[in-house]
Amino acid sequence: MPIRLSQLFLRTLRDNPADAEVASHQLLVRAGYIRRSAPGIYSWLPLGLKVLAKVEQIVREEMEAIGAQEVHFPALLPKEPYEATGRWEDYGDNIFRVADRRIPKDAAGKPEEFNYLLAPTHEEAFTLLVKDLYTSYKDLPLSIYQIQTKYRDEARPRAGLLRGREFIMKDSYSFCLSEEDQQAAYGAHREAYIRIFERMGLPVVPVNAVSGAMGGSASEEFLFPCAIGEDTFVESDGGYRANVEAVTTPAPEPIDFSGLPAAAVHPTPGTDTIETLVDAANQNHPREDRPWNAADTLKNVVVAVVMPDGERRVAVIGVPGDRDVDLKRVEASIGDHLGAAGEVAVEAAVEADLRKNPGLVRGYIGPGLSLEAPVLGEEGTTGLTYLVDPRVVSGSSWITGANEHDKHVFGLVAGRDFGWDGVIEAVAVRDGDPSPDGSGPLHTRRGIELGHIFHLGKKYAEALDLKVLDENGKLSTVTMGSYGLGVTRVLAAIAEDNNDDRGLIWPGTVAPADVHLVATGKGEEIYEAAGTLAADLEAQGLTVIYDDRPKVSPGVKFGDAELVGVPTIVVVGRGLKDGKVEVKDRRSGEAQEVALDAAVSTVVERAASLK
RNA sequence: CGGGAAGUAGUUCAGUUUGGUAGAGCGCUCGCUUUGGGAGCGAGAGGUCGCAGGUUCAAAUCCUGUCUUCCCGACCA
Repeated sequence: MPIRLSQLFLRTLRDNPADAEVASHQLLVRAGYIRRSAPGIYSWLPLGLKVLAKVEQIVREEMEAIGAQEVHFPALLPKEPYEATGRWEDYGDNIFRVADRRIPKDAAGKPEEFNYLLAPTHEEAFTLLVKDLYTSYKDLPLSIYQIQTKYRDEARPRAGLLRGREFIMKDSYSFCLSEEDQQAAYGAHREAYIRIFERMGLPVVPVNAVSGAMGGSASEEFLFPCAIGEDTFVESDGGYRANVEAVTTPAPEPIDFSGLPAAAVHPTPGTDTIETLVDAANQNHPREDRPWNAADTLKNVVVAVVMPDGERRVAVIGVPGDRDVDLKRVEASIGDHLGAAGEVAVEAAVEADLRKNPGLVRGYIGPGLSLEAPVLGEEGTTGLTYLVDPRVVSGSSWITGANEHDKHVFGLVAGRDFGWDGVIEAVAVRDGDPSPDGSGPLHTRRGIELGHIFHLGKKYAEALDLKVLDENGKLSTVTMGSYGLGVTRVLAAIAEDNNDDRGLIWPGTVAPADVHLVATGKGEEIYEAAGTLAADLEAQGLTVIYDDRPKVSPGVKFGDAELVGVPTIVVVGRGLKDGKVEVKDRRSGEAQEVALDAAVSTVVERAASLK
């Protein structure tokens, strides 16, 4: 049956809602697809559900095509498995925690603790189900998935469906015994994702990523490039792409330092910033070939690292003076250098951190004047772990602090005069930095993360003891992959990518209907002809939204059709007396007059070409 | 959690500076007219001005507190 606008639960809005900023949010609300229920939480109206079903169907088809099987878990889960994997803690305030009636209440009526959660993602549940049912290598490999509502208590939900606290996600998980099988499952998902986004007409790009709180080794994000995106990634002309957090810096070749002059300490009064230091260097110690600049200095940044057990440790990171340290990148890898047993938090050092380490002279910190007398580093007088940027290669020569107030050392050579405890990716990536694979300079872009695929390895299987008997009859731990895809976020991204000043313009593959049929004009015969046309189109397998509203002026009907965004608009009106109807392309606005008896075939053909 | 803005009708907003009858557009209801680009006329329904205190003869308006929402940042598969 056609969807009759006279009956449809729909109210389009002329004004943008006051709380909506981005196009997808404004239009999805205005066109009657969704309504806000609470911050970051949305209700779905009939038109919205139609599109949601289309998006889910495409995802299902591509998941089934790679042999994944659909299951469904509760959104409400007991906390124990999440405690076993550490994520009850790791997720912190980002999960909704729930107490059931068994939990005693305190005097104020508040539960003493929480024993359930609204799941932010389901690795634990899937792992336990497989453990429950499978015990043999013969059962593997296995890929299973669900399309399910997820909950995250985001600190700041925003942009409508793009970043909500309740959202729908497709999550799949692969279980394999061999690394090869796991690679194959990962590759299959990667290909499936590319097909999914192609079918939806979204120009999504896979980029190298870091795995964050999920754990595991390698991962890739599928980003939709878009100005309002929250993720920054880099791209080279040669095709390298990575999230800024995951970019690696190509280390320059070591330099032969045999001919370099010895380092010299100079007084540099009042130069506790890179800028004043560079000025002073050019003023008092100019070099012949070119002026000093910030990149000639070695900036030693003090950071505080909160270890998994709560211990606060201080470390120093040496980076070229023209670079900014990105604490998030530091956080991603510094734990390994410090031997941390889990996630660490990194923050800029505060006054108290410096006071505890009197060897650090603020503004004049340096690694020490010779290899025999190191100041920074675990072997140095401060004993503080000293990590350096990859650009600090053996033989590179620096101006840096002399660990005395108002003094710097010039020509301090890495590897000759100072050493370090490790190399770390610590600085923010900039436009123009070289690509690690040599494919040209990097450009930064913004994007929205629509999917993320992970090699999880054995983290979850080990924590929850998922083992099967292998071919030799021995228990062997299963290797896993996990693959998320934000269904509601994808829908919003499509809306974000397909609209104009009149409204939405859905791709044919996800539109709420194939045709939006507008009847306008006086006279019974118009509505009779339109009603018949709607039925004929449906008989050909198309879905039709039929605007049969009487007493609604043509302008309103055309406006609503354009706002709702079905790709093909058919108008039955004044042309009918000549036996003609109009077929309009929503995207281009182009219209053609078609004989009434040719309308069905024209529209069927058009709809097929849009799939 | 820091910074900013805003809470008045279903919705988008004015009114707050300078205290004095609760307003407009859109939407909604009824009647008549109108039907190819958000129609016209007439008659209506609809608000504890976020909440709580205070000042005042009188508070949407001034003061204090509080809650909420949105934006930027921090944070975030």
